[in-house]
Amino acid sequence: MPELPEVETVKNGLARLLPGLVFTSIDYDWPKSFPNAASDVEAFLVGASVVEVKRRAKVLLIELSSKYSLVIHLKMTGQLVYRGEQNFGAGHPNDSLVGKLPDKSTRTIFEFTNGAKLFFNDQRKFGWIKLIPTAEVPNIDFFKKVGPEPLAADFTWQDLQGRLARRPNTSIKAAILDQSVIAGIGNIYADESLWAAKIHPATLVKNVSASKIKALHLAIHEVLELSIASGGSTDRNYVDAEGNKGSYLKFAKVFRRVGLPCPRCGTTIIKTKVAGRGTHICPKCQRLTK
DNA sequence: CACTTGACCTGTCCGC
DNA sequence: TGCGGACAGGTCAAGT
Repeated sequence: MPELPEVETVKNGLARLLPGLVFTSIDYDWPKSFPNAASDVEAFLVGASVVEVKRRAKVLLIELSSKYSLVIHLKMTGQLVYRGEQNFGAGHPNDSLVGKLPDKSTRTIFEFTNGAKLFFNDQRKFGWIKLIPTAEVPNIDFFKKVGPEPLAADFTWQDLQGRLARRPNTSIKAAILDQSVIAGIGNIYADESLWAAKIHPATLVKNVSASKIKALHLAIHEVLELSIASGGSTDRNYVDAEGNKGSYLKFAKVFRRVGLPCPRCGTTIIKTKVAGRGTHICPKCQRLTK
């Protein structure tokens, strides 16, 4: 589910809601979703307060006063939904969704001294939460190899070109989905960015010209920024930290638009498979060059 | 080594 | 309606 814009939106919500709150308890039913031992929870979570909420790539970081952090990956279907006085109560519009929690996909529940709760829901059980020392966060395997943030001011198109050059014989789509090349892009924004840059997703990286890479760099910026401004994409079950859906798919040009006209040339959008993933393209705008 | 394919899970949708 | 298979926004391990 969540790619960079969705995780950024969840982060922004949690950063408004959580700092200062103190954990009282945690409840979990699926060990893979929260692998820490109960002794870790007692020592480093219960009684600790939230200091700061951050995002790196598609990972959420909740820094605690205990010098430990909750490191969270939502993977395909993870949700992190807060329920407090702000968004819960008789007649509140969100009660239809937030009020039903916990539900059958709730894996972990965090409770705070003010009575608020944070629900980690994950239908497919791919996501995880780990409680680890804040100082060790940069050393986890994922962060050791993850690539740069695409929206960082100092991430230039030449940087993208240089990192793509490490994967010359794979498709451009597989390359930008590779989190060690560039962080945060998933299937939706890969398809949207490649359409905007007029690149066929199956084009081998070595056959993508410098001018196309420059266009792709710009496209990634524009697509991700529009999505963040829209609160992300809700295709199936993504919601933000207060249970609200994102509206980016209203602006999507190819993703989930099979059979509809390309907004640029009118050609019918088709769906194919590239890099093992469902892939949406305009067959006229995005030509496969050898 | 570079690259691709399965596995991890549950739920939904589509064709027979 | 029921049933089987394909598919779903991510990442690893294992395979070629």
